[in-house]
Amino acid sequence: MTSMKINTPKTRIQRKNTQAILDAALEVFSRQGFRGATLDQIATEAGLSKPNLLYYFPSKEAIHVTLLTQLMTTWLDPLREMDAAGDPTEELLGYMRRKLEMSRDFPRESRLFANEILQGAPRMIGALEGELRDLVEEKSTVIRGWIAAGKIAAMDPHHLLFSIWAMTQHYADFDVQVRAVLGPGHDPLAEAEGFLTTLFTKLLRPE
Amino acid sequence: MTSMKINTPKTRIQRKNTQAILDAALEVFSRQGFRGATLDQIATEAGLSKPNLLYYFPSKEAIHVTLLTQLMTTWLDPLREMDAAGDPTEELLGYMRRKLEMSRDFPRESRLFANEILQGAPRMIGALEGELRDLVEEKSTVIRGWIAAGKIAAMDPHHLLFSIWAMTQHYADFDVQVRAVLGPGHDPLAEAEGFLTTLFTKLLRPE
DNA sequence: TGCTGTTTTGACCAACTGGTCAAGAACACG
DNA sequence: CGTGTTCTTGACCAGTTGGTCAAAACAGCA
Repeated sequence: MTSMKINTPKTRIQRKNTQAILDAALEVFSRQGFRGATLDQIATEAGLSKPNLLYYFPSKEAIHVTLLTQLMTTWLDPLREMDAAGDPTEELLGYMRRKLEMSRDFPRESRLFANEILQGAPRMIGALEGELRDLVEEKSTVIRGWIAAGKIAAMDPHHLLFSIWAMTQHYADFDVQVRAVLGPGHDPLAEAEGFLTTLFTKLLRPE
Repeated sequence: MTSMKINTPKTRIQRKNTQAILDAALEVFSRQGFRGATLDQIATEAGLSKPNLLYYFPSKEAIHVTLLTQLMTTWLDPLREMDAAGDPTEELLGYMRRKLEMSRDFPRESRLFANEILQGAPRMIGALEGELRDLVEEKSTVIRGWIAAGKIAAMDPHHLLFSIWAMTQHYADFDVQVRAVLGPGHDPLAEAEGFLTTLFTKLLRPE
């Protein structure tokens, strides 16, 4: 019972390798999906041998689940930050911008999420019907309050949130298509910010 | 040289089985992506044996390419239909509605497309930079004309199209998430039509 | 009915997959 | 240093994968 270091379970080397593995796995899973990804690809990407991967994680699935769990938290943070006491339009536009920043800064996470949902969310359906649903319900109530107060135009809060998700994540998930259509010499995310600000401003404006 | 039936290369049975294979493959590829899908899954889904699949198609990749090629045509049709001579707002709303109908009627095709793009569009990048880009350029010119004529509000035509794609395809690709958030007793696509009609009406309205 | 071309399949293969294991290499620390 | 612990790896395994092939089953037609 002496010196149980439960709160310091990781050595330097463990932290470094665990991180390298998760980073490599994010890269591979986000492109290939769970089934399409192989431990060899992840190991190579991480600069480790395959048995070494399995020294740090018990299975391929464990790596995937770890990524998905981490993702769920950071994914919902921008919505959590939306403040019921703030200016409605600014809060919603701010949320949209934070989501757009995430598409710019964490496109792999966005693709990982998209891949999981496309496959029917086998490892995430619980979180979707739990955490996510609860948070959306909470924020929907806030939005309905703003509508009732005449601060923003009347609309279904669910579909308002869907539209923010769809449009911001599109620039991460469909990046290849966006760039193919625009051709070189464009900064899609920068252009999107202006466009989406206008779009949501018009949508939200009362009357 | 007698009786070269070049224009009737398929017997009844060939047509039936080829179709069953493509249908099964669409189901599997659209969920698992190219790498994640297996010939066994496709064969089982199609009610055929694996060697029998390979009697009709030379390889897994050939099935995938066939699906992608067919998809590209039907995928672009709704945009092609947009008429430069029609009423601008009605044309754009009509395009949005046709895309939404495709999300309702062909969700597997939508997911197949999404999967391909997520993976970096390895087998489609040519079509994106060719056909798609050309069509978008053509329609962008039309939209710019409508803007110049004061028929709709000023905005970047590219991002307008992106926003239509993002919001309509979201209801097919993220169907699981949408339903998890809304809970039972909803018809997401029906609700979306009303929401998106309002959204795009406000966005397009001049002034 | 028998014949010819089409369709179907069981058996098979080499490459790949996720995962194991025992033994060795590197490390921390007294 | 020595020694116990942590870390790494080559060799290996059973199951899966895309794909082949020869032979069998079948369809259509004379």
